[in-house]
Amino acid sequence: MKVTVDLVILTIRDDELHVLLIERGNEPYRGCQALPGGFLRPGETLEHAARRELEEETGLDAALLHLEQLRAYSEPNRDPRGRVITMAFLALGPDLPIPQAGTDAAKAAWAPVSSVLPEPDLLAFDHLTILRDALERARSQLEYTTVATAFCPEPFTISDLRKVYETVWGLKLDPSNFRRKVTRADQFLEATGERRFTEPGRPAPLYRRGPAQLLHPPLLREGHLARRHTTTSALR
Amino acid sequence: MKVTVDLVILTIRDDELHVLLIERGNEPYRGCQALPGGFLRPGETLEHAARRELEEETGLDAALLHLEQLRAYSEPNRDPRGRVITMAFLALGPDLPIPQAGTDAAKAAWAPVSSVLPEPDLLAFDHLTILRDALERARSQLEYTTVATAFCPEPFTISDLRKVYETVWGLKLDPSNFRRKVTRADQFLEATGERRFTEPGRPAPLYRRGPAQLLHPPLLREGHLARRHTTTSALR
DNA sequence: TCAAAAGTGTTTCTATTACACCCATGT
DNA sequence: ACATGGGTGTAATAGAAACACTTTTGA
Repeated sequence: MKVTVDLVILTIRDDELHVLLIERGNEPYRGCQALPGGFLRPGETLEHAARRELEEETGLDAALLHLEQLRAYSEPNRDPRGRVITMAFLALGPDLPIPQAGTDAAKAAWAPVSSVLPEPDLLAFDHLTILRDALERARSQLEYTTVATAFCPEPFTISDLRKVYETVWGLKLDPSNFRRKVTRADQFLEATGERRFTEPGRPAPLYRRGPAQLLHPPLLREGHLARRHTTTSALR
Repeated sequence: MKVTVDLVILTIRDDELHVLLIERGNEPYRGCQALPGGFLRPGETLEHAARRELEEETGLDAALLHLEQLRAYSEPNRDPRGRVITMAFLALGPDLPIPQAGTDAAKAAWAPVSSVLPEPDLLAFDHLTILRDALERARSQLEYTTVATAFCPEPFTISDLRKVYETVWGLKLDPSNFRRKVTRADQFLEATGERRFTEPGRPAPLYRRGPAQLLHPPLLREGHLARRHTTTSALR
């Protein structure tokens, strides 16, 4: 039984969600776009393999990214080479430049999620399914956990953080209400005492991530829809 | 690389959370208690293996249980036989009798979770860790999804459902507020029109599971409100 | 008639939303 | 001065919590 790890690495560039894709150099799906990943090696955990592949294939420093298990995909025919099950990981990080040196990393690049999702045959294997599942996970993680800060290089402003939520959820949030919620949430943010001076406008205080992992109370999306007792289409 | 599935099968008996354990007949950990599980076979998905092992080892009908991936455990030394990674599943179901016939199912039995958790060496492998993770998952799943109904044989009353929440969360909930929340949640419950007549007390309407998978709004635990001791009429 | 369980009403409190308005800065 | 983004105040609304009270049944 062969086991691989695959990574959905998300970041935000130019106020748009991007996923890191590589161009496959080998069969099957040679020349096709795919999620970075590779085979699990004898002595390592899945998490270790995920970090190793991340660094090997993209040149990014895995320590800077939030990494968590997404789920396993085990359809018997998902890989034409034979039986391969894969553990998919979700990785979130700031907009880091992709080192273009090295053989493995040569073809790694950020792609806007909005340009990938509508293309049913762009991605190799079942990677489109994995990407969709990862996006849904990321969206709901933002509600209940503090992972949104993983998208922001430190230090960051509350506006930076708000743009993360707006980009991942695809909606606009009220700046003043957003500010109140995240500053009230316990241990979510730590003020650095510094401020960021941008050209026009009042300078914004800078923050670091706080130690909290869970958001209390949660930051629920849905707000801008008239939530009457409508039979909203079942997501399933 | 060997791959197994392990199942944390939870149910509620006598207002207490129970987990299904088997007694291992083979080395390693012979005679020890363990989660049901087994090796993934060539042509099947992880989900299929989980359902198959569930039926083989416990004799339960997998169709009656809610089943979902929990996470993978891949520490290189977690199994003394060599490299084995396991996909843990969380299964929730009503209090079903365990068929005691058959060789595999011979040693399967429900164990109260409260008697398993304090015993660091009762369970084989890393199964105690898996159980703890599964409990935390189950507790948070109750907040945001409709899986609580998986514990109730249909049809069930709102009191039945409330006891599920009380048991899994380990706290008392106000019956009237609970009732309002679950009946207001869209597509959570469907009235059957029937009622259940118990000896004393007003008959309770019976419900089926509705089609909703997600709870809107969520049913948050955290108000650790101990309810008052007696019913109101007892004081007069 | 009483105990027990179901169900309703109501008050209090807190979170969310929408939006008006003030603050601090660069040009 | 004024445009621009940061930040506070507040009224309307919705939900959560606590609990008194009413309803419906079996014994």
